[in-house]
Amino acid sequence: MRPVNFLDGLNPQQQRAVTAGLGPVLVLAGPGSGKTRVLTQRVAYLIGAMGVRPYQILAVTFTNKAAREMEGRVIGLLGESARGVTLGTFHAICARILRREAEHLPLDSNFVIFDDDDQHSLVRRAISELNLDEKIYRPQAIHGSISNAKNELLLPDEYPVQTYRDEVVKRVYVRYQQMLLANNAVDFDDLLLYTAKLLEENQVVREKYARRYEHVLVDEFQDTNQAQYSLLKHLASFHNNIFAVGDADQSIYRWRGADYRNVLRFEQDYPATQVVLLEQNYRSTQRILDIAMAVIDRNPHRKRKHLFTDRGEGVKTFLHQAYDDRAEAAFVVDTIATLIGRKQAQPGDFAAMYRTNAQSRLLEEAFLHAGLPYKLVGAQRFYGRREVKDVLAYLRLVHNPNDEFSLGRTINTPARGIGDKTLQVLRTQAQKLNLSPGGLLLRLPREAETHREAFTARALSALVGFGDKLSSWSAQAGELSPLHLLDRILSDTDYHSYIDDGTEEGHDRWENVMELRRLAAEYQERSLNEFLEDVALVSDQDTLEASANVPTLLTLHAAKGLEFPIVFIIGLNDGTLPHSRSFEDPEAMQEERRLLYVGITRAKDRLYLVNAQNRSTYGYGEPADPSRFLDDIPAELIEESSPDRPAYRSQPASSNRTWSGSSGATRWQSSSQPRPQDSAPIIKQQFPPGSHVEHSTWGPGMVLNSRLMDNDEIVDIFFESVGLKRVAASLAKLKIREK
DNA sequence: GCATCGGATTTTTTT
DNA sequence: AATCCGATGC
Repeated sequence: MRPVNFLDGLNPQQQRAVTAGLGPVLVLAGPGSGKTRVLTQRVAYLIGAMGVRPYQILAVTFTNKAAREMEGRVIGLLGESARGVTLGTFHAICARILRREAEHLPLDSNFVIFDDDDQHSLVRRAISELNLDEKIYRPQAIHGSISNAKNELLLPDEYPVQTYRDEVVKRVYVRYQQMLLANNAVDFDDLLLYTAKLLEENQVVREKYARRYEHVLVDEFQDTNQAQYSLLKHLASFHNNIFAVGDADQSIYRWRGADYRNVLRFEQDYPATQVVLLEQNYRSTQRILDIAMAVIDRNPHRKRKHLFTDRGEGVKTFLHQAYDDRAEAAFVVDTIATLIGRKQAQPGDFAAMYRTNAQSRLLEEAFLHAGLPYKLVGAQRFYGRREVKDVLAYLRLVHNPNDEFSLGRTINTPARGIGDKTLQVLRTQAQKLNLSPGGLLLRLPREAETHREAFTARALSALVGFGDKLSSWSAQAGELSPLHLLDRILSDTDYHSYIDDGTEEGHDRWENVMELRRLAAEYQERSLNEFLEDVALVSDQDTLEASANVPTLLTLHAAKGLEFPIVFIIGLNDGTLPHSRSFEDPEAMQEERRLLYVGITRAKDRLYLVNAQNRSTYGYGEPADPSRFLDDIPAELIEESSPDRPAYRSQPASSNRTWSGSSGATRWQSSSQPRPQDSAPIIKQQFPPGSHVEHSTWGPGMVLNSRLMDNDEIVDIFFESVGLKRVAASLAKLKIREK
């Protein structure tokens, strides 16, 4: 092992953290304080200076990408001999443990991890099986309750019942869990739940891992939930060397059970904890830090931190109020183009952040309109696309024929004459024979005669046809690489002609399939199992390649842990940020504030805070208030950019423009064309508040409110028949009813 | 069994 | 605006 100075370039606090002795260590790390660096150096220090074997180190990161980076850096410092650290997200690490320990579980080691959609449809099926009304018991909400229970390590029979709803949730939970097991499947929460329970209840297994992992390190500790916290405790229970890094102010996953109070609990549970505070910031200018502190200091019950930097004052933060959300997006794109045009920045320097995924659409349109490239993190994620899910479902089905959901997804995609009815019969038949539907399907080709009675001739031949294909794939799955299996499936199903229907969308879809194919190609040497697992556990950030020099669009949540020279935070309106769903709940409001804090502290040099005077929620635009958080920012830190007079409308795309040679970018800076509503309205109000109207389907009603917008009249009417409705006068056939 | 249409409903954040 | 669901017709 080559000699390395593990403390190179570290400040005293960082050094203390890296070289902390045995026992529990808690590093409270402000944003940009070099915590990733500390974590990496700590691992290197343990191996290189303390002689710990890599195999005996466990490091939990928030994303797979962070894990890969850490491994790369440690190996960069110490060379190949440093390989072998157990590195990954909680979910990935748990999946590995569970596969190894499957004998102690009600699962086969080749269990599948159900994604969001699978989980959702499973819950829906459980609800419908229990004859409950989906309208009243929303699958999403029920699933949320189940998920919370799992994060608190509550099994179905331990689910506390206080209300009738709890009773319902419990019944669904029981059924849901049965169904998962029947499919040899787990959901995301199960990975944590099963592992935590296993370590808790099985002393032999617990000691095996606890002895092995001499050192346990965790990043983003403030975002651990109960299950994760308990996991850590068990894993560190033998050596007690637990090294946790976190920042309570950056806790933004409360809604999925994360509890920043785990930071406080840590000090209680481990009284001997050495605490290290990292306050010096190496990322942002002082003015940006001052804004961040002004925002976060309003949260009660927190340890005040004083963030400082030697990067200098920097420029003031820009506050821009756009006319509406379209103009907001246009402002972002225009500003980016201008700065690039002036050679003050490169395209890859920019990020635009927002509260909800839906907000990305207008931004995308603005970029598209300008003909400029961008990259989007998350949203309709790659793995969420229909075509990608189809192909993965085929692979999953081959891997695990008991997976009913993959069967359901693939059996008639592309259409091969197997509808709901036939599938239903297949299910009942399978149940009679004590088989899974997939299991029966595999036998069907050989045993067709036996099942003549159950199916119609047409259905049977369709099923036999598919069963044939499936068993031939299964037979070859062992020999073929994931890539070749995928190719076989694509050609056997003629998937290309099914998905690529000649439209542009079809073409894009096929491109996505090809992208998946490229990913599979990286698994030549590895098993189908590994491919499927990695795919199931990728996070949004994992898919973010650093290479492309283009602006990044992402949610504030996805921005955690990242940094950009120039950051736009858009949608700074009450109702959006803070989100209206949080208004009622003070804890949730504090989290909204932390979310903004995370966003602000991503910026290195320049920060733009943007909001809109009007914002469209469902269909129509509505006036919106500026975010209350803006009130907390001292005026001297802000430079208000000119109010949004020109109606930003990016020029039509000048075809295939890219960021390279961006000198021309300023050309398409907004040429202002006043919007209709800037000049005199073209239409007149016809239905003033108080007027009585008649609607063709809803009958009589009274106008409560009416305003002119986008060349239309938007009217809120209270109907005797259906109550309050909002209609556009141009669409609804409204008549004034004389009194 | 499947495609199409219209209406209702939707939006918080994610491994 | 976009998706999802159920009803309808072929």
